[in-house]
Amino acid sequence: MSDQAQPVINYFKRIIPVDDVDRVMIGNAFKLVHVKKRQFLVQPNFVATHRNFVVRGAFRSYIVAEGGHEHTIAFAIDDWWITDYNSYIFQRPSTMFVVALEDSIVLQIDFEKENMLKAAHHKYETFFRTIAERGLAFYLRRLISNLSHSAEERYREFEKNYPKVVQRVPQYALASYLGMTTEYLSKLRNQRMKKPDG
Amino acid sequence: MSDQAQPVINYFKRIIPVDDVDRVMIGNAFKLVHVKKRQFLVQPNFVATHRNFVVRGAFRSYIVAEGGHEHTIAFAIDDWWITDYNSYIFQRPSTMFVVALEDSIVLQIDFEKENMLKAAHHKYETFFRTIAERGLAFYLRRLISNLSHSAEERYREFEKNYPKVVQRVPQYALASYLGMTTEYLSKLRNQRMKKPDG
DNA sequence: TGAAAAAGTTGAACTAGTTCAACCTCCTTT
DNA sequence: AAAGGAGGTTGAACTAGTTCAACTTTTTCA
Repeated sequence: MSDQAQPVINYFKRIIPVDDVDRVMIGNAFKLVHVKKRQFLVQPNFVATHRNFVVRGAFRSYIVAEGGHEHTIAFAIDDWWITDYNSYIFQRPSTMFVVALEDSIVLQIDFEKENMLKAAHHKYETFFRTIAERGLAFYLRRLISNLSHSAEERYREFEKNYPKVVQRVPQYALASYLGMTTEYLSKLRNQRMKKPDG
Repeated sequence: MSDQAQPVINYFKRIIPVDDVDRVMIGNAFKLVHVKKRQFLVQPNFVATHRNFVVRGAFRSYIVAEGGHEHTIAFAIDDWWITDYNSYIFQRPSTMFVVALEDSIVLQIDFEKENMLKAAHHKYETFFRTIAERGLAFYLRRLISNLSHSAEERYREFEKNYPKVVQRVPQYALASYLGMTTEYLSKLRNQRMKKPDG
C-alpha cells in the first residue's frame, strides 16, 4: 500500500519527530478524499466532523449574514488546514460553509481519531497544541489588521503576504475576506477611485 | 507555605486532573505578582516574557497605529489570561502594550517554565492545547462578529455577552475594542443619533 | 459550440461611522 | 479645597466605503 498520507506526514515532521510507528498511526488516522469544485465539506447546522488538510486544491469557509451577505472566514490552499473550528473543537452545529473553490484532494481526520492520536502519545498532543497556537496567533494578526488598517491597506498587505491565494481565489471571496464589497475591491484594483483634481 | 497559586490550580482542574504532585509543580511554575493601575506587563519591542493569569483585577492589551490611534486587542478580568500571544508564543518582540486598568493581582508563568511543564507530562500539554484551541475559537467568533455586524450590533452583542467587562472598562477602551471611535460609542449609548423625523 | 450562469466593472447616489473642536464632569493628587 | 488631567459628550462637517443598477467579460457545461 502506497502511503497516501505522505503529505500530512511531511507536515507533522515539521513539528514533531515521526518514526515508522507514527507513520502507520498517522496513515490510519487520515483518509484521502477527492472533492469536486463547489462541493461542501461543512454546512450550517451540521457538526463539522473533520479537520481537513489540503493536499492539492483550494477551499473557502464563509458565513451568510442577514441580508444574504457572505463573509469569508478563511481560505486554504496546498498545505493548509480548514474546517469550522468552533464546530469541530466543541462538536457543535456549524454556522458556516466550507466549499471547494477547485477540484481538490484533502486528507481528513475525524474528531474521534484525532482524540485517539492525542491520547496515544504526548507528542501528538504537542503537535495539535502547536498548530492551535499558530492558528490563534494567525487570527490575532488578522484581527489587528482589520482593526487598524483601511480597506486599501488590508488589500495591499494581503496581496504582499499571500500572492498565491490572490491568484487562485475569486475576487468576491477575497473582498469579503478583507471586509469590503466586491465593487470596492474592483475599484481599488483598477485605480478608478475619484481623483483629487483634473 | 500557603498556596498562592490556588486560583490558577482551580483553573487547571477545570481542564485536567490535578494531584498533589501537580499542585507543587504548578505552584512552582507560577509566581504571584501585584500590579498597580497603569503599570505595563508588556511593551512594544520587548519580548513578552510571561503568560498572565488574572487572579483579581483588569487588563487591556492594545496597539498604537499610525496617527496615534489605539486599538484594543483584548481585555482580561478575573480568571482570564492575558499576554501578547504573537510575542510570547514565538518569543519575538512585541508590537503591543498590556496595561493594568485597576490595581491587580496576576499569576505569571514564563516561557521556559511553561515549556518545562509541557515537556514534563502529557496532561500539561493537553492543558495548553485546550486553552489554545479555545482561544482560537474565541478570536474566530470575534472576527466573524467584526465582519458581519454593524458598530451598534457589535456593541449590543458585547454588552449582552460580557456585562461585567462593560462595567469595569473605560469607554474609550471598549470603543476601540469594538472597532469604532469613542465619540460614536458615546452616541450609540445615549441614543442621540440623528432621528428619522420630528 | 453556444447559451446561460457566474464573476467582474463602472458610475452616481447615499450613509455609517469619523473627525474635529468645544465643552463638561469626574477623579486624583497635593 | 483647588488644580490638573483623564474620560466622556455633543454637534456639524466630512469621507471611506456601500448600495444599486446597468453593463461587460469569463467560465461552465449541456
